[in-house]
Amino acid sequence: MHSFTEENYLKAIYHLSEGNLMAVSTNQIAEMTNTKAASVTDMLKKLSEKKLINYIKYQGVTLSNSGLNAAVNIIRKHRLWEFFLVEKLGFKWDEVHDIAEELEHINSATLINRLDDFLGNPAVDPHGDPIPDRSGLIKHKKLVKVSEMKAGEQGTVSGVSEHSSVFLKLLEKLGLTLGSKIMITELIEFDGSIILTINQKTDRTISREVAKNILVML
Amino acid sequence: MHSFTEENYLKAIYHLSEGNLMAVSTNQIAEMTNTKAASVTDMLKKLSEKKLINYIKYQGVTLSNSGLNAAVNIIRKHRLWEFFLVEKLGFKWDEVHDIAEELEHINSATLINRLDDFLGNPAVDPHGDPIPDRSGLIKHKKLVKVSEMKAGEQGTVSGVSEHSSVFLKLLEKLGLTLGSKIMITELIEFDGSIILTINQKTDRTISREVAKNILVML
DNA sequence: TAATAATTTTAGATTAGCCTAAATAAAATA
DNA sequence: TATTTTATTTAGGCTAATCTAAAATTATTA
Repeated sequence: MHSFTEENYLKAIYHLSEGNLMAVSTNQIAEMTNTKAASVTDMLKKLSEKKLINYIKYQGVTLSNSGLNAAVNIIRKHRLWEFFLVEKLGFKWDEVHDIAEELEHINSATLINRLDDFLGNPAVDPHGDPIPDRSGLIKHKKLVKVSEMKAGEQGTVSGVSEHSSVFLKLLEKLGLTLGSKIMITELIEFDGSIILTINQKTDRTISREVAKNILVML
Repeated sequence: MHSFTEENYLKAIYHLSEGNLMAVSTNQIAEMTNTKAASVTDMLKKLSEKKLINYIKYQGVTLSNSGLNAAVNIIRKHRLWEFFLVEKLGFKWDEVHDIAEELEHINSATLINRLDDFLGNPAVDPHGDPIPDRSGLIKHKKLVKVSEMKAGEQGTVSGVSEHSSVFLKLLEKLGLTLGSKIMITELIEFDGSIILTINQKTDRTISREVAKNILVML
C-alpha cells in the first residue's frame, strides 16, 4: 500500500484537479499540503516512479488511473467516516474533518465496506459531498452556487464548497443546513450580498463570499 | 502527543510487564515489536528523556506514571474499537486485532469517549479483556487458566491469553467462546490434556497448551 | 573465580519526508 | 525580443526510526 504521506499527496492532487481537469502545479500542492515546493518535487518524482501520477518536469501533474483510484478510495473512506461520526456518534458537521483526516488512512477494504453497509450505504456525507461507492463511482449532482442564482429562484441547500469549521458554524447560526429550502428574495447591487428566505419562514442576508460557498439543488 | 512508534513501544512494555511487574528487557521488547535490540535501545533513550519510562542501562525498563497512563489509553482505544468491529460491523473475534492495531492510534479523546458511550460503555472486549474506563481504571477479574482447574470444577469461559487468529479459530471450532460454561470431566495424566463438557452438552478434549490459554471465571 | 556465553549498548549507515538556498526554466512585461 | 519576475527543480542537510557490526556489560558455568 501507499504511505500515509503519499496518500495525502494523491488526495491533494485529486481535490486540486477536480473540476479543472487541468494539470496541477507544484506550488498548489505545496500550499494544500502545507509543505514547501521543493518537498513536493521530491514526492512527485516518487509518485511518478510508482506510476500514480503523470508528471513532466515544469509541466505540472495529473493523476494516472491507479492514482485516481487510490485517491477516490481515500475520499470514500473520509466521507464514510464523517458520516459515521455525525450520524452515529453525534458530532456536528464542523467537528468531523480532522478526525476523518486520520481515519481515512486506516487500511482495510473489508472494514470500509462493512462500515458502508452499517451506515446504510449513504450517498452523501454530512457536507453534502457525494460518497464514492465501493467500485469508485461517484454520483455528482448538478449543484449551483447561491451566488449564481437569480432573484425569485428557489432551491435546496445540498452542499458546501468550503469545509472550515468557522464557515460551517456560521451556516449553522444562520439556519442554513443541508436540506434547507431557500428562495432568493433580493439581490443587493451595492456589494453583491443576497437576501434569502429559509424554509419560507426566516429572512437572512448573506455576503457574496458566503453565497459562493453554498451549493443548491434547483 | 506521542508518535505512532512511541505508542507501540509503550504498549509493548505494558503488555510485557503486566503480571510480572518486573523490569522488561531490551530483547523482550525487540521481539514483541519485531525490531532489533539496537533499535530498542535507541527508543528507550528517547522515551526515557520524555519521562515515559524508567530506564537504567543494562537494567531493563518500567513504565513511569505518565507512560503507564499513555499505554492504558492506547489499550482502551484498541479494545473499544475491537468491540465496535465485532458488535457493530459483524467481524469475528479472530479478525479484529490488526485493524484495531491501526485504529488505536487515532488521536481524539472526544472520539473515543463518544464511541464508548455509543457502544454502551462495555466492560470487556470480544476476547474478554477488560476495557479501561475514561479515567484509566481497569477492572481486572480474577480468572483462572483451564490448565489449573481440577477434575469436577466448573466455570465460565471469560478470556483468552493468546490472541492469534489460529488459536481463536480453533476455540470457535471447539465451541469454546466467551460465556461457554465448562466442566472439567477428566484430566489425562499421560500428556496433561483435558476432557471437558461444554454447556452440559458437548464433550471435547483439549491439549494442555490450549488449556493454558483459556481463562475461566469460577 | 576465571572463562565463556548471552545481552545490551555504541558507532556508523540507510531511508522517508522534510527543509533552505541556489540554479534553472517558464511566463510576463517592457 | 530582451529583461524581469515567478515557478520549479536541484543540491545539500536534518530528523526519526531503523539496521548491521563491533564493543561493553552482565550472567552463567566450568
